[in-house]
Amino acid sequence: MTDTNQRPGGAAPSSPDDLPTQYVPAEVEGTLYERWVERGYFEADAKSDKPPYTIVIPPPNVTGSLHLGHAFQHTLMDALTRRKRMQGYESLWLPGMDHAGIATQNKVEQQLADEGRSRHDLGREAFVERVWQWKSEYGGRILGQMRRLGDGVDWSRERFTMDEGLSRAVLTIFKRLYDDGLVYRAERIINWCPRCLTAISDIEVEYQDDDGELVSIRYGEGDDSLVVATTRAETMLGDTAVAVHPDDERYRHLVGTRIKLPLTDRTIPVVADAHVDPEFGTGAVKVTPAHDPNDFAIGQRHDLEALTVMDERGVITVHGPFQGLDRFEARSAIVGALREQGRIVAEKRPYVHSVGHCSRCKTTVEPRLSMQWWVKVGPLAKAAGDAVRDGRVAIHPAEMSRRYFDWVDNMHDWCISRQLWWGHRIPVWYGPNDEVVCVGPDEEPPSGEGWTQESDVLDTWFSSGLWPFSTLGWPEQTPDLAKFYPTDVLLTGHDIIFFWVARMMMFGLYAMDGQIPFGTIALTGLVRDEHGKKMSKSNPNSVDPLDWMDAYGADAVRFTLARGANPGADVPIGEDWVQGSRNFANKIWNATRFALMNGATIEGELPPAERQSAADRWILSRLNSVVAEVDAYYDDFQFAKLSDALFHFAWDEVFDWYVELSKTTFAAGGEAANASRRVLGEVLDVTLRLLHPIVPFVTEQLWTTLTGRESVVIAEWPKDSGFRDAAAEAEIATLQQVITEVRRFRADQGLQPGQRVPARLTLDGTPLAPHEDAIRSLLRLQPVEEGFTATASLPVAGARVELDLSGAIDFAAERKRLAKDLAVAEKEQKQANAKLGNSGFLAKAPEKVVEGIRARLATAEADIERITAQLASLPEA
RNA sequence: GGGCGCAUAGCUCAGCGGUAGAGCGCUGCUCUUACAAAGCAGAUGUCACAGGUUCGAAUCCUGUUGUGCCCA
Repeated sequence: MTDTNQRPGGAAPSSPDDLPTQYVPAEVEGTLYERWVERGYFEADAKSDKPPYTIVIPPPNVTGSLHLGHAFQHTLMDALTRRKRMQGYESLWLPGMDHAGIATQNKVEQQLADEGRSRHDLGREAFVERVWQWKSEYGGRILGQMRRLGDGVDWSRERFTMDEGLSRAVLTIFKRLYDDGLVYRAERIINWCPRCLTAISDIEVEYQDDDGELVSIRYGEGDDSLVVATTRAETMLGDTAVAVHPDDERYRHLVGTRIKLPLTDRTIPVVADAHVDPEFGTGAVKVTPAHDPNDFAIGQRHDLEALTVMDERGVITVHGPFQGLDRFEARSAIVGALREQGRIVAEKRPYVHSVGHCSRCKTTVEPRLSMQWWVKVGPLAKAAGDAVRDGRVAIHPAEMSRRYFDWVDNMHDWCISRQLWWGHRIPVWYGPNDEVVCVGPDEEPPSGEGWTQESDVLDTWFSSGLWPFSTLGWPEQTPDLAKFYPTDVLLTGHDIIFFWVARMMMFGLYAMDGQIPFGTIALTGLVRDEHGKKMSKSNPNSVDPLDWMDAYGADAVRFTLARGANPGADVPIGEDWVQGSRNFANKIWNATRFALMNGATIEGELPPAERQSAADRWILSRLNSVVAEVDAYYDDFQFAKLSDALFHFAWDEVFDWYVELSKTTFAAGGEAANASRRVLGEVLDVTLRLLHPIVPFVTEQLWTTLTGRESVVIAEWPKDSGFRDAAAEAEIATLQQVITEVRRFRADQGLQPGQRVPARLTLDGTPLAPHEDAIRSLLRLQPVEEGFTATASLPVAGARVELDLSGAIDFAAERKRLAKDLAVAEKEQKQANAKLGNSGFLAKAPEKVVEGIRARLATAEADIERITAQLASLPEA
């Protein structure tokens, strides 16, 4: 606990009277968050002596709003950075957004379309101005939502990929790559979106199985003809060859000849290419180098012409009857025309096959031959792979590494130019005599007649790839960069390995002279609904996390997500579960209220062990075990495990047992009560601190009230004191066993929970004598009086509880219960005997296991003896 | 077509060589002054199927079926 962590006068409630009987998140969350920000708890200091801990947020889109996937990952990143802050690190969680080139431009173009205008009416400069205006009005909705969630980010360091510093970083790296020969310009087949009118990268193409058609067409005449099959008949207008396998006897006579291309006046060559699969279809394929990547490759090998037959909107441009038709209209028109000519040999419809769609607008992607800028990824991807291979960067969970390697080791050159206006314009000028000049950030572009700048902009991920260091001030050598780079963890969904992770790795290693951008890549699964179905905006199962936060509080959403976070696995979430987490928050709330009402305190030293009760020693022993357990889980990104451990410790041990036992102690008063007040204060203090990174709001409210200190945000993270007390743990376990057994008897006998029953306790020979008051209180047992007659006698764990049920005992129920217990014990005995009678087991099983079985056998036999005696003592039915 | 993963209680998932677990749901009794958003007690599984390895398999291996994801 730091000395500075003192509450300023009257800033927070300080008495249990200020706590209502239910936790109402809406009443505290907003206030607490604003207070945290005002006090600067989340602002990192580059001049600090503390060791740094840094996470940069994977930048969300400026157009985006918070969905459950963000809420999930943010909860985990927040938990990591909050814990490290409490552990004494200079903890920085850096927020910001990317400019989302296509998505943002689409938004503004839509706005313009509503006004009956296009971006071309405005011109480039005015359009970009308009996008900035859009951003200031509508962009960044997610930032406000992050506050609702409680994200402890350093708002003073918020960055945007299009801001001045980051743009400078983009220009700097582009120039360096250009000078190193790692960016180049080339005409290639790229994925083109005929609606967005831009190139998109491979990973922006989503493949899905669509109903199409497979049409077999006869090319050529008579003996000199062959049949090709295609799903895209419209591209035949751009065919410049037919290819067959060189060893294919069926077509050998045609190789080297030219055949007639139907519907045109052209003839095309038949070429032999080993990449043709003779087994597939007819073994002959049409070749359209300008409209298919494989055909482009064939075209290169055989020096074929690449004939573009569509414009950028997918409209046929070839002179003739099909000119001006959209590509899909052209498809049916062309098939119709071929059918009339008797050239259709077969038609399969529907023919299900995989078709690429633009991830932004779902339009069918058109492979298109065009001039683009590329990053030569070879050496960059090699370095990115090696950094993981040689252990400098760890991937969690490790099983995901394979996917990372598969990607970086087989990466194609990266097309980075986009035919957009919103983005970083490529800093290349073309001169009147075909000069090409790349201009660095401090250089003057060439001026004069005939010089023009490249009109394309860079892929958004080009700038996102710089994020781990551009946000810290690079290319300037800033104090932030020195203090906080390399960052510690990049936490993101496994679906995003290719988008951010690989690019940040490549650029980080390249720009920072081989320094890794982050030490650990922590990959999460995807959030799904309560039936494991994928959530997406187009699905009705999509949930707005804000709705759940309104209904149950941010902590409830956070706890549910954290508790579902098994490494790498998908996280299902349903409203019932959020409700359950809300109930947990309320439980903590009320337990703390109870503690405050009974004078729990954190003031002063813990009472020495000899003045602690067994319950005190037991709960402190367990508390320290849990601290160690939680720490181990945190270090292994086991959020589900640590959340679950805290849930069960708090509820099942502290609230259900320690608090219940403390009621007896408090009622009795005296020194034991004082000791218990201090221990209860300690247990709650530590438990609240342990829970804080996951559920920051409720813990802040309760912890400040309990301790009278300033904030749990800046409290010290608990340390395992090393205290363990196995004897106390065993003693309380025995106590629990006795209480549970008698409660079960009461329930079997149909006694109402509150009904008082006279009972005689015989605790000799057990460690339970000091617990008699607690046992009587928890079991509603009255002292024996005149005329006490024990109608039931329960032996358990060496103790004996005799009850006077005034003859009302239900012997049949008791007999049934005992018979069932007996069957369990006998089964246990049988199994244990079978093992111990197996010589192979005795010879080969570890001693510890054999011991365990012997102990089980002993317990089972003792149970059998006890239960048999009990049964014998019951009167006949 | 290739690769990876998963099949455990009604649902969603842990466990991954030595007594089958959790949350929610379900059944019964309780408003016992921290909490009914709660308490107490209870029920529920040939751990997909078939082989194999082992003293011992939900757990390791092989195959089958079903299912999901990624890549082409």
